[in-house]
Amino acid sequence: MTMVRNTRQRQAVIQALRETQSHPDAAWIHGQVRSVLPSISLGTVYRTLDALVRDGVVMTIERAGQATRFDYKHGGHVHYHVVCRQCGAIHDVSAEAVTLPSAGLPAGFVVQDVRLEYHGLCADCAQPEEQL
Amino acid sequence: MTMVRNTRQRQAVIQALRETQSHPDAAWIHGQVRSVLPSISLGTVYRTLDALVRDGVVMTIERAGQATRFDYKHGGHVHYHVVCRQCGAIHDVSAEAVTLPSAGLPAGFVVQDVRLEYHGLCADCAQPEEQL
DNA sequence: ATTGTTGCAAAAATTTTGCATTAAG
DNA sequence: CTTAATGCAAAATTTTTGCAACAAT
Repeated sequence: MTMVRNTRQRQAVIQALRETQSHPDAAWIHGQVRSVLPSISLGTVYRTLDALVRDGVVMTIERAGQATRFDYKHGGHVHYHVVCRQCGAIHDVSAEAVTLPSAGLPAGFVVQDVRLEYHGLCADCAQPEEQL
Repeated sequence: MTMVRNTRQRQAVIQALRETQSHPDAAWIHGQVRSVLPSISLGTVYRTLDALVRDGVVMTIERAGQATRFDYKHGGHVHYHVVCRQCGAIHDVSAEAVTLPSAGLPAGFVVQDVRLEYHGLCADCAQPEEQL
């Protein structure tokens, strides 16, 4: 019987995620946690984050060539993401009004996570090219 | 005035994408295109795919640590993706019934691409652990 | 002619992994 | 005690880039 151990590393990673409003990447989390556990390794941060994602308490925003961003599901609140392709800024969008189709999925597929992402340019990055 | 040149490399990459029903990665596309243009480099495939994504004619499914998968928008048909976390299989889901919220986005954000992804386990990978 | 593209190869970056050691339960 | 989890460092992968040569317009 496999049991998850409540290590200090795990606690610290979870706390770091809980404390931030941003959507940090593994390196940022590592930096934060280091102030509490100076010897924690980046590998452990990655392994812990993987576990949290599998447990469904953390969401990810994944972009090729960019570090994965992690997002703690505060209170299990369902929400989606707005991602700026230029600067990488990520904003949350509450999911109140969204009704996603549950039909049309392949037979037998077990949904573990639904992601709705709007990719584009944030207000700052979209501003018309000032006269160059 | 920047103009896109219709190179043979670009044509070949587009054709490879059009011909497949799968959601190939850059390496697969490179392999395909090589049968027509033996000397095309993987770098060029990546650059071409980037351009096609920017042009909005190709969608991507991006996963950390996994090669990005590319999907040609045949006839501009809007659809979403079902992704198996285990085996990486990707299925399309038509978007007919979906009504996505256009409100709630940050002011001034310019949406270029909307992604709806269902992540989980496909029927094969989800089958209950046979008695081990 | 111009200059956007290519091929090559090296580099950058992110994420994963093997293994001996540590520590949670 | 047991064995899941850690730290370290190396490895594996994917993606990006600099630059001289090439080719589309």
